[in-house]
Amino acid sequence: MAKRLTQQDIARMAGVSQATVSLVLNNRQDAGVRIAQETRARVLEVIRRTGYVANPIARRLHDHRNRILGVFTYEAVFPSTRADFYQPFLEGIEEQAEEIGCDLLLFTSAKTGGKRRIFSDDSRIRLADGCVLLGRTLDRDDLAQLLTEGIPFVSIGRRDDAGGPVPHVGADYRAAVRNLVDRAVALGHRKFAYIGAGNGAESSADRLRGFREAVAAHGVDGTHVPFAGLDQLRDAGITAVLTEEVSDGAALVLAARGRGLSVPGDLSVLTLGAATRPAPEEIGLTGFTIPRREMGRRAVQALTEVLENATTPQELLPCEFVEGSTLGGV
Amino acid sequence: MAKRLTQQDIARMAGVSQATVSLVLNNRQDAGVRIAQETRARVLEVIRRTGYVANPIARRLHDHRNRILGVFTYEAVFPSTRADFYQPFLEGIEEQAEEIGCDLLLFTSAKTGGKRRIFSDDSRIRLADGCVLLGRTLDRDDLAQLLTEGIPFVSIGRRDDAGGPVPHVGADYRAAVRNLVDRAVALGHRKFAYIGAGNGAESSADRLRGFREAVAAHGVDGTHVPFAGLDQLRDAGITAVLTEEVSDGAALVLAARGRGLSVPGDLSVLTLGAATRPAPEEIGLTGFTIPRREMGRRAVQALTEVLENATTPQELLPCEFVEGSTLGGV
DNA sequence: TCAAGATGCTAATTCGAATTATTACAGGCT
DNA sequence: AGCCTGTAATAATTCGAATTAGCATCTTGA
Repeated sequence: MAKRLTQQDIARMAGVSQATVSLVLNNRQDAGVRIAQETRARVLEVIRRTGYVANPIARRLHDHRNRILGVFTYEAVFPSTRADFYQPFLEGIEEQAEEIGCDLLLFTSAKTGGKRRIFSDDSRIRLADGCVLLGRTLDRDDLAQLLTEGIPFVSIGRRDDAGGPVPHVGADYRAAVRNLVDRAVALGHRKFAYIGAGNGAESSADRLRGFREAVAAHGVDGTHVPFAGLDQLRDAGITAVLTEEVSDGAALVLAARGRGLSVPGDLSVLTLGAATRPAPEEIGLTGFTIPRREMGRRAVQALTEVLENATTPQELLPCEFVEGSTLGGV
Repeated sequence: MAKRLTQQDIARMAGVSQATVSLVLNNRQDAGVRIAQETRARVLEVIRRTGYVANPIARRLHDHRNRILGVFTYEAVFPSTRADFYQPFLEGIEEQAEEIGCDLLLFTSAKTGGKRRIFSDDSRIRLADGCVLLGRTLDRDDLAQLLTEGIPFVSIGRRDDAGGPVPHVGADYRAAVRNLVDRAVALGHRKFAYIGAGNGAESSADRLRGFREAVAAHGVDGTHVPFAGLDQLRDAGITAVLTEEVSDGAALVLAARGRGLSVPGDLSVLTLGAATRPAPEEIGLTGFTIPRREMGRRAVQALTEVLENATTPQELLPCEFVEGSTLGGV
């Protein structure tokens, strides 16, 4: 393998010192730094000819900034089983990274005992200027360590504090769920059920919280169950069901129609956008969409702010209501 | 943000030298390196107490490997319109990269006038230890420059020489197409047509070449046309059609059946696996599959060989025959 | 008792780039 | 000549860890 070129090599070729090459490369014009036009041109010509680029490792050892943004996921991002979930986020991330002229470093390597970890014995997280974290849940210890070590990062998805506020760009599930309940109440619904975990990941907790707030505000009846069969719901007199999982909502609609019930005539089904499993499209569930692509874009922008101003941005993007055909009047 | 501890700090605390800390940390026992048990324990205790971990950047500077593999595509990889094409390759790439402990650098920044280029005024291609190139076609000048500059890379897809042999991992389209013709001849077919560009990208040329070799070897009739209507084919007495594009094959089957013809009774349709446009799945075309995922894996392995032994690997992986239901006897 | 050998540790150097302090030199002025 | 002022470039240092050569000190054995 041809040895990688160094500034020393470039310097030799251009007949100058390594320091001069560095100064030309970084286009330094500050007071106290002067390079003759002719010399500058000569060095640039050698750089152009050789295609030299500074070794990011060495560069980063000395100061900061590689124009490399890291993307960390606990799982492989490409496998098609995960494609539906990661894809839109990554689209946004790539788009924005392209815009600000940064390359993306996908951390695929930091494994300990078969599982990906942010911090392993030889974590490369610091190779990047900063890092976007992607995944439904993030290890709290990892988050805490990121904070204490002062590694610039932004989480996609809201995160609770982990020994300090966690910079994030999330979706405003609370408002989105409240909006669904508001609409249903306006249509005459008075007895609601929320089906889903409602805990664990912040995204689940936020949805449930939005649900509870909304039913409380309207003074209507709302229960939460992890799972529920059709009979159970009917027996309880429930007229509107909200399911965390898209596929659960779809299954419910199919089950109801299979029994000769009308949706939304006899039962309204609303879904809360967490499509971790593929679901049939043709049902046209009423609910909301998660602005995944936009979240990816904003996360990169937020990371830029972190890097430039050492801030701790926290932002929730609005979800868009999806009309669908499974919400009706009572 | 608390300043990060260095080995120097640890050394001071333990009352030893920085070198000793490094030796203890790396558990060096080689000949010529001896650390007393007592000293070793003292250093380890300080390390444990402080939670010190070596700065990976500094560590990397020392050996000449960044453990970063580049992935270059002329287009964004994530957008869903391209997902079908890139996805399987990337799966394989990610998988193998994970295996050998390398991170992936996606070049999203190298744009000149809106288009991605490998070499721009400020090419970052050398950020990676080596690079995998992905795309149906690659700019020949870019390839030539990669070769002359001695940048370690592997192309996914066979490539003609570009001022020298181009390292690549491709699919053996020639053999795959020959195999299809062989099977058709065995079933009694004597008049063939090849529909598709048959030039431009190597992948197209290879298919056509395989076709020509096969018909020549069997002494049967084979014509090549970029496009052809059903009538044209029937008039010429053709009984077996090979289409480069999957969607062309599907269209042909539908057209034939629309006219009351039987496929494969009256006409056999074979497709050559280049699915650049989405095609209906339900037809069950006979043809072959391209081992995309495996190509991705092998490309990374090949790149490893390039990096370690400065070789120029060239490899064609076999395509797998797909039985389908559109090939029959005459 | 003293050379030979083992033991335990450290000084110094390296990696590649960025930065600061400093030198070298030309030209203008007294 | 002697002195100052710009200008242009370089030597030297820094970042943090890894490595190697080598310096003390302590044992042995004859």
